[in-house]
Amino acid sequence: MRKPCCEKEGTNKGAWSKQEDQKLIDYIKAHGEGCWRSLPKAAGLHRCGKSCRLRWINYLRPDIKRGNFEQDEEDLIIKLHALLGNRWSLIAGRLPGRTDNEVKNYWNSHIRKKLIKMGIDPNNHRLNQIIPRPNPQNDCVSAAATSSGSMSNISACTKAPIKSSREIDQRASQATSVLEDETSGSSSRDLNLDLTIAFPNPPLLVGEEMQKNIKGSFTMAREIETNLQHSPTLALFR
DNA sequence: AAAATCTACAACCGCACCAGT
DNA sequence: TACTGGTGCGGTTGTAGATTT
Repeated sequence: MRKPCCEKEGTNKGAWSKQEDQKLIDYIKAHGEGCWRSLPKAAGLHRCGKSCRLRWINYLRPDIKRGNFEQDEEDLIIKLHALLGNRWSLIAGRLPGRTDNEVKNYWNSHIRKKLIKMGIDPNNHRLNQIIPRPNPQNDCVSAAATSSGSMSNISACTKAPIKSSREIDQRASQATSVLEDETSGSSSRDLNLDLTIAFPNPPLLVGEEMQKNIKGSFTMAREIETNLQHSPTLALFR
């Protein structure tokens, strides 16, 4: 039987106090990150190591960018989610100063609902059939789907108000895709995205490690190529 | 003004992965 | 090769504050 990551008894849970934050900051400033398991004891914190790590990474790290997401950040998140799915850490890696937790929360509380309102299934980035077909007076979907710009105009495009998040979820679960054939067929040929993957701060690699990394890049590129064939939201960024 | 409901986000939990033995 | 411990990740929960009824 595997030991739990930390002793449950005697450890604090829930919101962090100012004093706890300060202790953690002071300790990491003095000793650096690493060995989260032993850190709480060494820093005089009655917390689980995992909890300390999370607090540091998501909140206390000095390079964290707080505050609202910019429009371009939001666009990038949607774009990357269409390519990578729920790999929040990968997505956050492309947004300087943002954490995976923050990106995940923002997706769930803002972007997801926005996409649903537009009639786009946030899970697979496909258009849902419950949204009225394009017509001159209620043309949100077609406007978005054919736009050559970004997602910036999405909010102006919600003509039929949806009252609650519950309704949004309900609509999402009821909806089925109508464009599967289109997206897997001819329309996917129109996608012309730059698939270059830039790895942040690439380390100097030698020999085996470099080969491993290259192999990984190809795997990811292949995966992205597959996703592309099914993600109409990507067309929004052309 | 009070109660009910919703929203945003910090934090927790369990699992998977990886390196060391 | 199997096992173990440490760490990271994604899903989920809890809750304070805001908004609506």
